[in-house]
Amino acid sequence: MPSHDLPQDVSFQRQGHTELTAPPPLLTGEGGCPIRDVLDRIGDQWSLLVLAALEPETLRFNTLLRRIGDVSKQMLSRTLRRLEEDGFVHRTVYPEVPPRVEYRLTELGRSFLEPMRGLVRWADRHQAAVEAARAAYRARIGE
Amino acid sequence: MPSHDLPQDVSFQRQGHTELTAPPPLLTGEGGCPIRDVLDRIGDQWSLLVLAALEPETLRFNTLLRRIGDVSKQMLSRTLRRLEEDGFVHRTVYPEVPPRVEYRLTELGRSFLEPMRGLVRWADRHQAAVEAARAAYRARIGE
DNA sequence: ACCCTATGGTCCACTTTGTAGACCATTGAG
DNA sequence: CTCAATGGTCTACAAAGTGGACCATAGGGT
Repeated sequence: MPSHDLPQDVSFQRQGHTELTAPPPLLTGEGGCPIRDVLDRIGDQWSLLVLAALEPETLRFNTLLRRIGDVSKQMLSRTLRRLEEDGFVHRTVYPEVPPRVEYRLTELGRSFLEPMRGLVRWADRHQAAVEAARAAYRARIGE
Repeated sequence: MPSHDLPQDVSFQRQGHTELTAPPPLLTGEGGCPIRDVLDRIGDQWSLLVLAALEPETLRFNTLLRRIGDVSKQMLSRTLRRLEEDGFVHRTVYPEVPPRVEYRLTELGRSFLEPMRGLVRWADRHQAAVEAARAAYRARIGE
């Protein structure tokens, strides 16, 4: 049990209310929480990776499997079906033998990747800061 | 299916370096896959919700628990520790009885929520399209 | 004096979720 | 005649998450 911080500056921590210019509420209590909406769609382990993989090119099932590398067939299958269901991905079956199935992004799926770039840019820019925070944490507690 | 001379795609894999394969436009990062970086940090079920809950105000453990609603104590605890470790959240313990522990966003954590707003805006704007896609899917297949 | 509540967690048994690998039908290549 | 390759599904098994009990302590009510 790590003993974290002690109270440093109590008076400083008391926050008033955010009554005036309340920034856009990300977490809404009752009906339709936007963050939940996003999470329900792409909050699992694989959806984002699949979308990212399909971004530059249409891919077949097994290629996708190998491209991502550490996803199981079952999960890839399930993920693709959900993405198709939600309209992010289009599935084309060619009735050949052996079967050929191609997955490509829809316009909706493609449009989703746009705001994603913001997050990626963030990760890129703040990677060092996160590393530093981890090191500080280890020094403070893990050690 | 072990080592084969298959076209080994390493570009999306964990620590893979993307020097050989042409890096997909989404992956502008130079070393490691930025999408994985993001996912490793906030790709779980609860991190985003916790960050969103802490966005307007500092909160105590049990308040956070109730505010989110459907998270278990264990997962909230684990999530908070990871967020603290990564420098998204600051934890302050007041040695009172009963104990008081407050969680607040750091600057890093707050900066992260900014690109998140892009995603939320997307979800808001395309919610109808997703619903339509679902309906179409059900009509086509679920029948 | 005695209960009840409240704190921030951890621990345990149980359930849900994900994984690895076998399996399917089919065809072309060797 | 065997073997690989296709897109999946199915089935054991392993990993992750859940709900509730539990802890030490103090204050309030009766």
